[in-house]
Amino acid sequence: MTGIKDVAERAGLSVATVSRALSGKGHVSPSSRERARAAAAELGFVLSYHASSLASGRTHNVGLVVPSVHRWFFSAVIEGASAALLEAGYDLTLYNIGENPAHRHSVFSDFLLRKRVDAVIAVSLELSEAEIQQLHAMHRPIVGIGGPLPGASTIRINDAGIAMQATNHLLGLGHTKIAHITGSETYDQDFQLPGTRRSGFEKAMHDADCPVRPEWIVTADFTIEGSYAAARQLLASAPERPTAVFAASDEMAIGTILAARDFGLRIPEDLSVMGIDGHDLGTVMGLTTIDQDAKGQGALAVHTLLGAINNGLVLEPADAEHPTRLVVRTSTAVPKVGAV
Amino acid sequence: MTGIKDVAERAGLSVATVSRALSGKGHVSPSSRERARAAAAELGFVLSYHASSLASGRTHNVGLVVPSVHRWFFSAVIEGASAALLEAGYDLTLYNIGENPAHRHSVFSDFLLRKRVDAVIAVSLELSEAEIQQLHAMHRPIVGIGGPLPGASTIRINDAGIAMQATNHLLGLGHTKIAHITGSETYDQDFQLPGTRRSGFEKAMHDADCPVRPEWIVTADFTIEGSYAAARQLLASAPERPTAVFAASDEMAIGTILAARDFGLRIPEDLSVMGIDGHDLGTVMGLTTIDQDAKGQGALAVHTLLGAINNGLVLEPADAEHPTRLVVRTSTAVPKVGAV
DNA sequence: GTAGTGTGTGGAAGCGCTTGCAGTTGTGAG
DNA sequence: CTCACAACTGCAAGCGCTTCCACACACTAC
Repeated sequence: MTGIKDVAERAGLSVATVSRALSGKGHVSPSSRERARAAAAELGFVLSYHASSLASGRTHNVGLVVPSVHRWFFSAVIEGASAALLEAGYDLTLYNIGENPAHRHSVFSDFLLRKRVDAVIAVSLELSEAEIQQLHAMHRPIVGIGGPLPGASTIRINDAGIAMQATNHLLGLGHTKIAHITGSETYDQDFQLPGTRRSGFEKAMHDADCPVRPEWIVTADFTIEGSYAAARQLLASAPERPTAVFAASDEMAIGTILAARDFGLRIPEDLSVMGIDGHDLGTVMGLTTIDQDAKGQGALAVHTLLGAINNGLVLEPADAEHPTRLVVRTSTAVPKVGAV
Repeated sequence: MTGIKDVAERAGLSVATVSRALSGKGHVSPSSRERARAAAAELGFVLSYHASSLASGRTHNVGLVVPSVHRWFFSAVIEGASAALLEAGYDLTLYNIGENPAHRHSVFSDFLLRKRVDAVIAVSLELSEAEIQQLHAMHRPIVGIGGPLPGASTIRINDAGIAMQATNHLLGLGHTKIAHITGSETYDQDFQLPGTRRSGFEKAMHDADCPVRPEWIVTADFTIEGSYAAARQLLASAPERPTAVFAASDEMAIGTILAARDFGLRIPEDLSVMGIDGHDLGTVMGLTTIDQDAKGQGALAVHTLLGAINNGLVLEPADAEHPTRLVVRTSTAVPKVGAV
C-alpha cells in the first residue's frame, strides 16, 4: 500500500509538508502544494482515515441514530444528512435502533462510545437518563431532531402551532366534526410529539368552540398500516362520522384515506383528510399537509455540527425552530351539506 | 481519557495481556481475563477503534452503498444489514448515492478508498467499469445485492423465474389480457433487472399462447408516484383495458392500484394487480406479490462478508440465489366474465 | 533424563498519519 | 544594516492500540 511517505518521496518533500499540503492546514508554498497533490494523484494515494484520526483526534465521521429506516420522516432526514455530509467529506455511520432492546442498548453503551464519531445526530428518540448521560459522556457535539434532548442542541418544528394551523384549516373550511389520529404516547420512541400535536388540535377546536369528542381521537403507531386499522375502526364504529380527519403524520393520513376508500367514502367530498410531514406520496394522494422539510432538517443538523466541530467540538445548546409550510391539495374541501 | 494502559495498571497486567483479554484473541488465563474485564468495566473503558484499526488493519466497519434510502427494497436491505452488523459488533457506514453524479463519483473515488471499511455491500447498482475497478482496488470483500457485480459475490433472486411465476399466477386465474409495468431500462441505477423480469413475463405469456401487446407494457421508475402516472396512462388511453397488471415491484403495483381506483375500477373485480417484493404495505393493500425477503438478503450479505473477513478478507466470488415466496392476497382474482 | 508441545505473559516495534518545535529563508520597518 | 516577524519546511514525538517475539513454565512422550 502506498503511504504518505511514498508521496513525499515522489514529490521531493517531507512527510510533514505533504500532510499539510493535503489537509490544507498550515503554511505550504503553492508550488509544494501542487507537487504534493500531483504526486498523490499519480500514486492514487488516499489518506488512511484511521491513521489521520488517531493522530488528529478528528474522525470525519458523524453518527446518526434513528428509530427506524422505514418511516418516511427518518429516511428523509437520513437523505438530507447524508448528502450534506458527503459534500463536506464526512462519512455517515448509521445506527438503526430498531425494535430490539438489546440493539438499542449496545448502540448507546458500546458503539457510540468508541470515539468513532466526531458528532451525533439523534432523531426522534425518547432517551432515558442513562442514555443521555452516555451520549454526553462522549464529549462530542450532539444535535437532536424532532424533539427535546436535554443538554443538546435541537432542531424542531412548532408542533403545537402547526397542529393548530392544520386544525384551523379544516375549521376554516367549515368542518366542525373533526377527528384526530394521534401517535401512541406510550410508544417510547416518539417523544411528547403526539401529545403536543394533539393538544394543538384540542386548543384550536376549543378556540373555535367545537367540541372534541373522545371517541374521535384515535391512536396509531405512525405507520400507514397502523393508522389504516385505526381509521377503519374510527369510520366504522362511530354512531356518527366525522367530516374531517386530521392525522398527526402524513403516513397516518394516507392510512386514513385508504381506509376511507374501503368504506366507499370519497375524498374530499365525504371526508377531508390532512396530515403533517410533506411525504413524497402527498402529490399522488392529493394530500393536504404541512410540509416540515425533513431533508432540510437533516442538512441543517449536519451544518450545525460541522460548525461545532470547527469550533473545537463546542456546541452551545440551542433550539432552532425549522419553518413549515401549509400545502393545500385535494384531500380537503368544504364539507358536504347535510353530511352525516 | 482512560486508555488501555490505565486498565493494565489497574488490573496488574501488561498492556499486551489486556489487549488479548479484551479482544479474545490469543491465550489468556481465565483469571487474567476476568481481572482485565473488571478493570475495564470499572473505568468505563472502551477500545479506541481508530487505534485498534490502525494497529490491526481491521475496522469493524462495513460500507453499504445504496442508490436511495427511500425505496422500500433498499431500506429493507439496510434494516436487515444493520441489525446483523450490530449483532456482530460492526458499524455500518452508509453511502447514499442519490441522484447527484458528483456525490456518486466521490463515493467511489474518495470515500470507499479510505480504508475505512472491512467490506462493502453494493445494492442494486449498475456500476461502470471504472467504479468496479475502484471497488476492487480496495482489496476488500464485496457482496452485490440485487444484480450482477463482476468479480464479486452476489445475492440475487431468480428474477426471470419469479416474473414467470407471477405471470403464471395471473394466467392460471384465467387472465389473458395482462399488462406489465416495468422499470426503465435506461435508469442507470437498476441493472438489467427490469429487462429480466420483463422477459420472464413475456416468456410466460408466450408459453401460454397469450399475445403480448406492446401498448400494455409501460415503463416507470420503480416508485409509487412514477407508476401511478404510468398506470393512469395505461388505464386511460388503451382502447381496450387489460384485466390484470403485473408490476415489476410492489411499489409500482401500489401505484397501479391507486391509479385504478381513480378510474373507479375495483380491485380485483375489474382489475387484478400483483407485484414483486413483499412490501410492508402489501397487507393493507391486499396485494398479491412475490416476497423476496429483502431484510434477509441484507442479513445474508453481512454474514457472507463476516465469513470472508474471518477468512483473511478472501471471498470467493459466488452467486447465492435467495428464495422467494408467492403470497396471494386479495388483489388478484378470476377475471369478471365479459370484462372489457 | 531430554526433548517436544502448548499455555500464559511482557517487552517493544510498529500501524500511518498529525503537529509541536526548531531551523531557514524572505520581507518590510526602523 | 539590523531586527522583528511571517512564511515555509523538516525532524521527531506521539496518537492508542495489536502482535511478533522471547521467555517462563507447565506438561506429556519417549
